[in-house]
Amino acid sequence: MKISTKGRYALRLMLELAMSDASRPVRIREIAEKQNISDKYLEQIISTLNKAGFVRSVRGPQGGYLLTRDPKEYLVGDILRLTEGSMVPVDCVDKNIFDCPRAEDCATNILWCKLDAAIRGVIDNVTLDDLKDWQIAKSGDYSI
Amino acid sequence: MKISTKGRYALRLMLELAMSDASRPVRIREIAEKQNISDKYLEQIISTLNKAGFVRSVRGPQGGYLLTRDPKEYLVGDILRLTEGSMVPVDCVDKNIFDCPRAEDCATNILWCKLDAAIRGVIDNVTLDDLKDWQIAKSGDYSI
DNA sequence: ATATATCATATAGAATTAGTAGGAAATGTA
DNA sequence: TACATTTCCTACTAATTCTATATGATATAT
Repeated sequence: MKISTKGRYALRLMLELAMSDASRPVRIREIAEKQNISDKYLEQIISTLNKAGFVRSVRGPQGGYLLTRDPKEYLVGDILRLTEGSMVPVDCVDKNIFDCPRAEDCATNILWCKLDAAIRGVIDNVTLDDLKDWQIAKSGDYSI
Repeated sequence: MKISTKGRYALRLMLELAMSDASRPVRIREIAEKQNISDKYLEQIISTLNKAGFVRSVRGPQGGYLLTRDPKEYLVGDILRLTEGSMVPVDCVDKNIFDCPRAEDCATNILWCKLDAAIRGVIDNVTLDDLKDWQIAKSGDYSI
């Protein structure tokens, strides 16, 4: 049960955007170098974020990507669900209960629902702005 | 981020054992039929549980498998960690912080630690006996 | 015009998942 | 002892997912 590189890179990508000057587009290659990630791979990932309206792109020289909302308005859970596809630990949690022939009579289903709730309790209560705060605290903001 | 069949089947397998008469070994084929799982695949899964001492086997006719402890003494988390390999959402949570060159300066690491704690909060606070209780409640124990 | 970006799509190697398959070894019972 | 039953062990495999790489088209600021 692992988060794939798509979700992890997407968060680091969005965090980079949140940390940069919001008035100037950031090039994907710049982020890729900073984060030591393949830029072509990052392109694919940000394409998903772009199509979903999480970022907007500016083409051509001095182009790049920009957040479309305030960092406070992004739930980490939304970014992860978009890039990972889903964040439920077991499909039967998501699906209609009638999809699983055992659902009505399956005790493990209760466990999976509890686990799902716990996961959502974290990822849907942390925003991109929280990540930004943590990042600032970690890098050490000694500027006063 | 999904739990694989190994972990899911292992729980259903252990639950079957917990639900049966503890004095009589249960054949793997019986469980496989009841749960509609390939018996050859279940064999592999229970082999892991056997080697770890979670169950004990009796060979030959009237043989099968038995729990080695009281259902209260099994954490769901232990069964999942054994069969899934690990239950941390991202490797850097598990590893020594020095293994990840970015760990010291990585805000997402804080998120993964929170997520890990939330997951453990569920799976390490539910026992096989809890699953059994839920199962009894679901199947409807009208015996009084 | 040209250089610089994003945008779109195709390809591919590696790893993981979810089993199958075949038989060896142990053991209770007739 | 012979036999049927059950676990035990190991190898193999098809399908899918993961993690990219590669190539070129398209838009745009200068």
